[in-house]
Amino acid sequence: MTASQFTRGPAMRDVATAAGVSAQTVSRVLNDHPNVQESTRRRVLAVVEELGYRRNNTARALVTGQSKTIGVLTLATNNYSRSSLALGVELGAREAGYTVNSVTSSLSVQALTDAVSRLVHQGVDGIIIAAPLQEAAEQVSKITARIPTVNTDGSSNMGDRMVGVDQDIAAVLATKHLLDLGHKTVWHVAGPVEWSDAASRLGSWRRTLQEAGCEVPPELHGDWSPESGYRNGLILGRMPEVTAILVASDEMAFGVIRALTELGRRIPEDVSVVGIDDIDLAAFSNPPLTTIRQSFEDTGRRAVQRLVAQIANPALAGSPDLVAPTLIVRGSTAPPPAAK
Amino acid sequence: MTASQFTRGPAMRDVATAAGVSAQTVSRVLNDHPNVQESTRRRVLAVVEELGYRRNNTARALVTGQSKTIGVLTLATNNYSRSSLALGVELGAREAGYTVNSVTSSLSVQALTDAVSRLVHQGVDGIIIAAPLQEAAEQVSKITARIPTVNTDGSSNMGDRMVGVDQDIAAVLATKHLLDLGHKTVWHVAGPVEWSDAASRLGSWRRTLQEAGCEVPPELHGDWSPESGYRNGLILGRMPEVTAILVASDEMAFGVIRALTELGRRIPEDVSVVGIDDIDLAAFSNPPLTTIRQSFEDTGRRAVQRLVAQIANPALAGSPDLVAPTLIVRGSTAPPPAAK
DNA sequence: GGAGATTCTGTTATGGATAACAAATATTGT
DNA sequence: ACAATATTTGTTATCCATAACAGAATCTCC
Repeated sequence: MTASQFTRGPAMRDVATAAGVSAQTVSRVLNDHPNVQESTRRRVLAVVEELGYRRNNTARALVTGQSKTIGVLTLATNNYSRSSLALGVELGAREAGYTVNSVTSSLSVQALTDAVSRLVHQGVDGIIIAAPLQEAAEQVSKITARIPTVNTDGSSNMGDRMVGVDQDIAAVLATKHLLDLGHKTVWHVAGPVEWSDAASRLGSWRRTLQEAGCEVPPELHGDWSPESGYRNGLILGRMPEVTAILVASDEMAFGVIRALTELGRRIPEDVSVVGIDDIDLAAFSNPPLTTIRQSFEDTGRRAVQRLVAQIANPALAGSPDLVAPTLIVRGSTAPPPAAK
Repeated sequence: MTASQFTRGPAMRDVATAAGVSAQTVSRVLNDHPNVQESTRRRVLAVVEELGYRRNNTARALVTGQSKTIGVLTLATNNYSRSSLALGVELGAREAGYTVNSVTSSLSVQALTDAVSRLVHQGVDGIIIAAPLQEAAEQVSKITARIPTVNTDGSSNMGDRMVGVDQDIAAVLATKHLLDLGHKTVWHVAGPVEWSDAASRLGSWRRTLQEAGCEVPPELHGDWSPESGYRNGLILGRMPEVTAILVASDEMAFGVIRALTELGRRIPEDVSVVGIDDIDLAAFSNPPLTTIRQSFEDTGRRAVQRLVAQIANPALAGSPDLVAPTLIVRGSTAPPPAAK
């Protein structure tokens, strides 16, 4: 009944026997130990080739205590940032000789701790958390206390283990761009408050307006989905005074634009819209979306690098590793309509 | 120098000692074996709780030969289908009590075989391949001969291990929709020929036109990216006779529409465009995109189910598991312009 | 009451690789 | 030439949990 139609391949012992050496010698050859005679090395490698032998990583992990695997925790939603970060992590891991174990979770404390727990017991050497921890932070840090961890959402109290994009700058760039175009103020469709990215953007947007002496309108909230952007767009589009909107993600921005369009407001003639993320489709929407570029893929890569460094040297403290985003001006922003 | 600041947690032996029983008894408790006295069970569980003990899955995998892990191979590109499939796989795996190990690859024979190889030696119980194998098929099937495998791209000769969406129907639905609206014929921006999805869509589009007695225009090719759609759109938009286009993916369709718009052709008044996939943003583009809905997430889930069944019973043959897609009519399609 | 079946628990062997130690052979220096 | 060192290879113990087997204790039924 068990899956035993699939026989296991040869073991190191088999290779050893066939090559007329001990298993340990085979191990040495495979691990590039210096003290192996060239002739035996070649003989062993020949047998390895012939038998199609591959080292069993499970056994290896058991004895070395290192699985050469890193775990990634993401939320169970399919958005651009999640998937490109995951891609970056995979590429980075491959470069570093690691394999990726991914789990998804919902946003509850229980689900998050379960997910992290699953990763730890799966034997990963380190964990990348790409989800807002919030109340789960304490519980989770108990579990991750014994294992290197990197965060890409700074909500937790793991400031020194943060890797990401400077969200403050992102929102400042976007807001200033709109103000520079001559808009009196900028409205904001924020992301879910649980996400620290969303929170920083919200804070910076507000601060930028205040510093510029502009009135700070009440912010609206979405959940990163295009639908939520659409709903908020239906509200914003009804208010004639709204001429500039900063949307916390490109995907929501698409929804906002659609809603505004349906309400008869032209982009960018009547209303300017700025997104954040620069998703692949942003350049090809109608109109093309002005946005803030931040490479999630790059973030994923850097997170892996940081993590691997931490695995090699756990004492490594380090400061937050934040990268500056850039403003990409496209067709969705323009000066406000002349008449008032 | 090795990562040993992070001490390993307690082992089963420690729990056993603390509870005054043998390791085997602890194992029995943790595996819900029937023959354990209620009092000892409780005692063991109490100690487990107290010590924060967790079973070491690596050791478990080594002795049982099952890692409760499935491997997923995808190409190293970040598109909607890839990521939502991956999400579906993760959700499905969690439901089935499995963990996911993901690797990405480029499209070369070498890279693909390496990637599969990595998964196998990582000790996964089964593999889901979500990439076109093509010339690598033979090599790969050698590696996967000993391990359950499911394909979501039917390019390989693994017909009986296929799970996916019926791509023939998808293209037929789309093409017929356009013909039904009164278009004389339908142009096609296909995906990369290596992908069997792209190939089936191309074939069905052609056949549908032929059966309807329509002229079959030469097809254009993209690489699934919005950019490639844009490039093809710049070509199609220059030909006045083009009034209907079937684009092999929504993401390319966005690019096509952008190009047509820039060339002054209105959608859908001048040209109708149909995409395939129904990505989240399709409903919120300008105009909203008529498309063929196929749930990748669901495909991922089904792939896992199929795989898990195969792991439990390797003899299981089974026929391709294809699901019918549906047409979603939105604003990007309309009857052809009256005048000629 | 005692042979045989049940229930509970412990002991030993196993999975595949590596670390630590040990032995054999080769090389160097004086 | 012989002790001292370096190189190459082998042996044994270990990582942690489970399977297979075995012993002790309790129960069943005639």
